[in-house]
Parts: sequence; structure tokens; C-alpha cells
Amino acid sequence: MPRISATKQAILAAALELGALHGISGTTMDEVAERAGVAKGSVYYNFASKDGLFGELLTSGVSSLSRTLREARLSATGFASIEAMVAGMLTLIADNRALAKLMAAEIFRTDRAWQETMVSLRREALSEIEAALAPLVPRDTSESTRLLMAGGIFGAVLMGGLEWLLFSPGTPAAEVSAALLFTFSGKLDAGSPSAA
Amino acid sequence: MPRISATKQAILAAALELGALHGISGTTMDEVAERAGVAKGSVYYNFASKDGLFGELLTSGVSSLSRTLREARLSATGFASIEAMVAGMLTLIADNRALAKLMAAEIFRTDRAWQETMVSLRREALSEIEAALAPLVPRDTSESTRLLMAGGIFGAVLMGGLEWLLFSPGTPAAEVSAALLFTFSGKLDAGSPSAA
DNA sequence: GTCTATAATTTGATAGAC
DNA sequence: GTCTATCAAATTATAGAC
Repeated sequence: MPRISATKQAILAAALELGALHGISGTTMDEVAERAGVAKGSVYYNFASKDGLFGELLTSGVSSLSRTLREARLSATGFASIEAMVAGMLTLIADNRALAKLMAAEIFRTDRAWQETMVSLRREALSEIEAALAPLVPRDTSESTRLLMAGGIFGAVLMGGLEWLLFSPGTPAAEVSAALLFTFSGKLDAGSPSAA
Repeated sequence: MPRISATKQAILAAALELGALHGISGTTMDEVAERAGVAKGSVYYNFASKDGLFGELLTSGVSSLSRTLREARLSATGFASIEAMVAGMLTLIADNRALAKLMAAEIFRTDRAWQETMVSLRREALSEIEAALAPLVPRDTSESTRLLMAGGIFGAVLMGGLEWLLFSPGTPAAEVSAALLFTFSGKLDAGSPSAA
């Protein structure tokens, strides 16, 4: 594994923050260079193109998401593994909110150079959730339906997590996790708990 | 209410489709004009700027989302009103997938000229879900927690809906709705249904 | 490896004829 | 109201010195 140079790391970090702020198309290579504290020539020395830079950023981000989900899934069984995945994802989002914002904005884009890589990596991440779901849903549920459910859970945590960080960052992580899990607990559909 | 001219409508439609495809920053006014079948001068005759064009598109889109959610909420009580909102949102997404994609990509952007309008309109939409949630959660649940839950439900339907349209468009809408609602039904957390 | 300077294009926006 | 022509600025990418 070749070590990533300090320059390359600074460029990636700058691109991530700016991309989260303005989107990929809205971020310029001049800005990236300036924020990274290097000249633009150095950016192009390290990355072949703007697409190459952001492609690397996003694919490595989705990979780390998959790893997190996989570890969480294997750490428990049954519904507890869903709980672990929600908590793991929220931690990841909180620790790297720029990446979360960037991913939320770009995950459904289908016109990038690295589109196919992203589609397959996203599928990989959703498959982790789907695998945890498989023993919890009726046996005749099709794989595509389970993937739909997985997409829903993923979307819930991502949007809930961003809502949290952007609009009520004071809330403790555990409370956010509990709130999201509450919606999956079925207690919403159990009469009127507020009267209890 | 002034009627919207055919030209203006064509421009809005073109901007919506291109924006869904390439994002707002990735869409050029030249492309918009070409796709709308008018000259660029006509685009600027109808809209003061690119920001004005997309701002109008997004704010009207979020408004119609709020309306749909409100109607769905009032059409039922208890958990059934959540079910109605999920179904209503999915219909909206299916009928206007370009708008759904555009919204998913831009809803967390915080650097636009119309940022404040969007934030308040989004809050309005989430408040509809939050209102339906209020009688279903423990009485001591704070408003910000309920909004977090609302964000989660919103995210689940949006991402699940896009997953549906992009990757398994053959699935009937009712099945998608049922799959997403299943995750909120608590049946995930009820032992191992696959063994039943 | 990093920098400065610059080429080649693209892009938002405007002017003014019709 | 719509078009053509055009400007001024921005933007991706490269060349070549150090």
C-alpha cells in the first residue's frame, strides 16, 4: 500500500469540504488548490482531472461506509444488528459530516465518469443492510423488495443524521439513534402511547 | 394569478429535467434554452438569473410537496395518516421523478441565494410529518426529536422512492409503499417471521 | 514535487434588432 | 416577446522553470 503524501491528503480534505459546501460541479479546482494551500499545478500532479479527484473521494467514502455497515451487522443478530447499523452509520456521519453531505447530494447522480463504480459500491452498502433484513422479513419477500427496504432505512439514517447535524446539533447521538429506531420499532403503530 | 406563458413553462420543464440529470451547477443556461427550444435571450427575458430560475423551480416543488403531505395527513388519523403520507409522497415522486432527484440532491445545500426560502419551506414539509407523529410518540418527546423522526421518515420515502424508480422501476407502487411501511410497522422487531 | 503563467473553452449575462 | 451576436469573467487543464 503506497502511503498517501501530505499534499495529496490536503487536496482530498480540501475537495471534500468544498464539495460538501457547493457540490462537485460548484467546486472549482482553483478553490481546491487555494484551500489545500498548494498551487493548482500540484493538484493536477496528484490527480489526473477533477473527475478523478472527486471519484476517488466518493468511492473511498462509500467503501468505508460499507465496511462500517458490515462490521455493525456482524456484531449482532436479529433486529439488534439493524440497531447496530443505525448507530454505526450515525457515528460515521457525525465524524465525517462533509462526506455525508457530499454523498447525499451525489449518490443518485447518474452522469458522472465514475457512475458505474458508484452504482456498484452503493449496491454493496445497501446489500449489507439487506443481509441484516433477510432473516427479519417474510420468507417470500423478493431480494429487490428487501433492497427497497434497505434503501429506505439508509435514507432514513442519512437524512435524519443530516437533519440532526444541520438543524439540531445539540442533541446527543444516542438520542438521535433512539429517535430513528423508534420509528422502526412499530411503536408508532401501537395505539396512542401519549395516553399511557 | 397570472397565467404562465408557454415559453416560461417550456423553460421550467427543460431546467427541471436537466437539473435532475446534472445538478443545478452542472446545468448551463445554454442547455436549458436549447432543450426548451427557445433562444437564450428568451430565458433571460423570463427569469432574472440562473438562481432565479432554479429557485422558482425548487420552491414551487417543495410547496407542492407540503400540500400533498398536508392533504394526506388530514385524510386519516393515527398511524393511518403516516401511511397516507408515505403513499402520497411515493405518488408524487413517481409522477415527477425529475423533481424528486433534484430535491434529493439540493435539499441540504446551504449556499444558495434562496437558501432561507428553502430551509423554511423544507421545515414546513417536515412539520406536516411531525404533526402526524405527535399523537403517536411518547408525550415527553421534544419537538426537535419529532422533527428528527420526521426527517427520517421523509428520507426513507425519498431514498426508497428513488431506489425504486432508478433500479427496480418494474415494481408496482403499492408494493413499494408496503415495503417501506413494513419497516415502520415494528414487524422487523417481532422475532423471526421467516420461521413462521 | 511544486510553482507560475497561460492556453483553450465554457458560461452567465446583456444589448439591440426585429 | 423572441432572436442573434457578443462581452467579460470564470474554469479546466497544460507547459515549462525551478
